[in-house]
Amino acid sequence: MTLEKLPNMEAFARASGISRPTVSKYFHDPHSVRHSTREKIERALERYDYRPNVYAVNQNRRLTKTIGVVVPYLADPFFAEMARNIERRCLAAGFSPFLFSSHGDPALEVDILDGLRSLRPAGVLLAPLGRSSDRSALERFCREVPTVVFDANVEGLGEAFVGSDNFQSVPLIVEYLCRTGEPPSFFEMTPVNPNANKRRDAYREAMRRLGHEPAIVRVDGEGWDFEEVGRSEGRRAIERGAFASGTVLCSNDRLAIGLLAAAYAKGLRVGRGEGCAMRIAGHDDHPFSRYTCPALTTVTQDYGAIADRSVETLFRVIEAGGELPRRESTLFPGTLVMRSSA
Amino acid sequence: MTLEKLPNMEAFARASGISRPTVSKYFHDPHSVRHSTREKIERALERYDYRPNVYAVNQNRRLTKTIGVVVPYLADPFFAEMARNIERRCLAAGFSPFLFSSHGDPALEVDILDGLRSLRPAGVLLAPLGRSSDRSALERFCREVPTVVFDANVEGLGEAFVGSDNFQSVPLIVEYLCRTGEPPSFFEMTPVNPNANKRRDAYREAMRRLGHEPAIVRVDGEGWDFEEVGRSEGRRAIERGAFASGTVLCSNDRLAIGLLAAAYAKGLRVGRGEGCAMRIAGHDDHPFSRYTCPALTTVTQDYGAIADRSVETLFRVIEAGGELPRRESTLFPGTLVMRSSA
DNA sequence: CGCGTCAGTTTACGCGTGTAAAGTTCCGGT
DNA sequence: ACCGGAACTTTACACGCGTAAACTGACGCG
Repeated sequence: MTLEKLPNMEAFARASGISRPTVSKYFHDPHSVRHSTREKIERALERYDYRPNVYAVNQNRRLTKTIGVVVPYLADPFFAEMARNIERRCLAAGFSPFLFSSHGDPALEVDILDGLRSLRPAGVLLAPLGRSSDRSALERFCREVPTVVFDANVEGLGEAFVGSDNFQSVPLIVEYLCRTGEPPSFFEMTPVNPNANKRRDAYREAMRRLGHEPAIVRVDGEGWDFEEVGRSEGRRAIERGAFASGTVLCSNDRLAIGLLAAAYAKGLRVGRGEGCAMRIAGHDDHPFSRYTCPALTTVTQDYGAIADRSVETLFRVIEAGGELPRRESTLFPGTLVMRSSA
Repeated sequence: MTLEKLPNMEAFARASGISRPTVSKYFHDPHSVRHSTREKIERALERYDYRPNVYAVNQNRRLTKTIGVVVPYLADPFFAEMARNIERRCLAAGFSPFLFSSHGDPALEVDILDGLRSLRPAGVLLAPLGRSSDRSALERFCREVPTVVFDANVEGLGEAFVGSDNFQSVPLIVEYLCRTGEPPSFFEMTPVNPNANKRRDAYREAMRRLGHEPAIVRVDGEGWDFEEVGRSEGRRAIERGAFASGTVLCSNDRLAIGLLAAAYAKGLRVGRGEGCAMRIAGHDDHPFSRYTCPALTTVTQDYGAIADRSVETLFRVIEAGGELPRRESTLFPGTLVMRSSA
């Protein structure tokens, strides 16, 4: 049984016995019309196949019901998971989320923002590429579209930032590692965003506070292929004895996964038991980290909380007309996830 | 330096000294106007900030320049990688890709398709959820919107299907495993889509052809959390001695990653060398498979080729007015990826 | 010189909806 | 029964652009 398709609101209004302006009001907000007329419309909605034309609607609305979601790299399950949480919240609130990935490419990030701007979204949730982003382009965008930045902070950008508190989470795992064995070296690649820098600084502070000398191993690496960098450069670091101790804290889980592969290839047993040559820890509690061999000890980022708060903040911004009295910044604490790699 | 913003094409046409209809033609196809006028317009484009209103444009065009991309589960890097390739092609061809993930939820898949329908996209690339999809809803959608199905075939759905040839790829790895050691058992979970069924059948055929008795271990599992199923159910399968031999071919890499973790937890050494208790192989060459410990032996799916062909086919469908003389089906062969797990 | 052609012009209408204004009907409360 | 206001009606215009029709001017060509 296929319903009769109506071409426009005019026809649908006739079919439901209600005037077009009232039908228009109904679609804007079903509760804004009298109960009896609402029922008439919804009965017609069951008999006929009609949906308001998106383009005609948005042409006349000041602000649309669309929300842009921009992440730097969708092939990273961390962002995929984040996007999933965000989409869910938006849908629940009656908005249509549109998801975009910069795929690690700053030019694409700008293109996406340009395209997004012309969609006139009610708001945008942006996880910027970070260091390589075209800052002025982002700023221009944020001046026009209510934006909440998440994951990687760019100071002053957007109406608010939501992320995790590296200066809380990194010491957490540094202390754990020191308490249970040798103090860790810190393994990082050329930072792609401020988080990477903060984590290194947090590591250094934490080590000093505990009376240890920080030992940072930075390797070259471009792009977002972290696992590959972790493995190839990790292997070279192991071979040249770059790590001060057998314990290595990685800047993030993906790097740790690569280093784990390097250690395995070198025949080094990883873990905290007897006969283990290395301990490797990460940061983020990446969706795959629990399935590495050995399972990765790490620090969680509270995906759900970050997603929730980001969306909730964006809605507040939208309701406030696009601006907040002052830029907000929310940092969520991490919690230690002890598994068997360290 | 911020450019003066013009509100509509009228104003922009005045500013560039060209009539509005001609400017409209230019935006439709820059090469359709004389070289000299094109230069005038592009000079104005540099002096002023103007972009045609997306909604007004799409309201009047019969077919828009948007392409919908729907995948079943974006947190699976396989689909993320696929989406990346597809987006790139669409952008290069002047289309705007919009990406959606069903997140494993059939109801959401239908919602997405409903929303997509009202965007009147030029075409849609759909990787259906599979078994759990609401088939009649998908069919209704495909009748209205030119659609190319990829990854998981649903017979008769859409104008074309592009995927990989399980009946070529599975025998490839079955033969390899038999040639280099014990014949494999097949490890699968409750099939989520036709691919899973085909792989099992292909395994069975290949084994028989080689003169071995197929040994299929099917475990329960719902949803798309394959690694978790692979680990928890894999562990139980190992414990109850469900695998006929020490060699296990998994229905896909994600399941294999879980099984790898289970084997590790049980203290079973995996690989093809001396002292190894198990060989584990997968299927798909998942982006993370090269970083498992040991690195996973598997069969590639040619991501690039599948993405390319899908997009290319969709463009052909669009140019042909939305229909192909008859449904096309393209299957790409896989190639063996020998790593150290089997 | 006259002709056809091509690319641009002006003019005008249509798309489907939001929304304002003015008039009408409905409904609940005294 | 009456009254006031809410909710509906009709009417009309606006949004920004696609596009068709009819016209203009420049150009090359036989």
